[in-house]
Amino acid sequence: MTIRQVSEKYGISQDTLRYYEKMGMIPPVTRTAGGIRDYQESDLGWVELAICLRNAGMSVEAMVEYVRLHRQGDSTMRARLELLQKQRQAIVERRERIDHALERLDHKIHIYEEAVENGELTWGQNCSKENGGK
Amino acid sequence: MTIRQVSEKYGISQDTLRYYEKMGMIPPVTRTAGGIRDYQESDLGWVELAICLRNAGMSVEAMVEYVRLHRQGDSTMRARLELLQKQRQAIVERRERIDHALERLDHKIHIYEEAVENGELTWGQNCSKENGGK
DNA sequence: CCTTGACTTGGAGTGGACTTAAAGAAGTAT
DNA sequence: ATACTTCTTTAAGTCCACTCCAAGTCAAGG
Repeated sequence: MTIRQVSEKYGISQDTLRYYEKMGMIPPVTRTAGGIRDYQESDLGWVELAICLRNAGMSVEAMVEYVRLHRQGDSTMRARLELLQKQRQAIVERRERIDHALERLDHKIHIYEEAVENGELTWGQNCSKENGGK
Repeated sequence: MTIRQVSEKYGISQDTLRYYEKMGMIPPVTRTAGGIRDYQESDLGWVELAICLRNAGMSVEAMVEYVRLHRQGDSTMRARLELLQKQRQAIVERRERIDHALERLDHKIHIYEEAVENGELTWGQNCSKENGGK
């Protein structure tokens, strides 16, 4: 699979794919005799993982470290496990913050919906209180 | 409340608080006669809202727009409601991506835990398959 | 052989969100 | 009053994660 096809498959730019590889976020991609990237299944697996974890806000740096350990073989398994657990924790915290914001936003939206329905004017003095929830 | 106290209360730097205000992410903060920031309850409400929504990944730009509308009064209520709904949607999508990554991460962690328990070596050939679990 | 177009590289540029620096004014302790 | 701390401002700097560019290479069609 060419870089163009991979780029289209995952909706990510070719530049970004090259960037991921250059940084070491994924191991070196398989090449043709002429040196052109020819993504194999395993390469795609890494690309998918990278996209997935980046989507969750994991840093490039952490991914690079994970790949570095991975390439050093079985002896780094424990270290990799710890890295993943730590990242998991960070992601869980991110989700908690998102949930918190969503609750707040939903509350606000609810108030606005009522206000808009009731003629947009029944709110006046409350307006200054803004963000009163909780 | 001084900027220092607010900074400590929310674990955010004084610089960031001034930055938020300068950008218009929060309305102008109350000042003393000498021009020094003296945060009132309502100012704190805005700060909290800003921190909360930034934590969820909402952009500075969107918050600025919201505040801008808010300061224009009741006539912008519908526009604000739409803005909030749109942001809500974006945040929900962010959470979905996070959930997806968490599932994947948990699967991976599970595999690593087993491998580490079983003596760190029972994995060998599987290693190349990496990320196989959908 | 020559052109076209997709690929290669290294390196510079961009955008968002802070963060730091520099210079000066105001409130507080002695 | 003098010194110290904490505030003020504007402007420049930093960090991250891309994103774009210039110059060059390679395979296929005419």
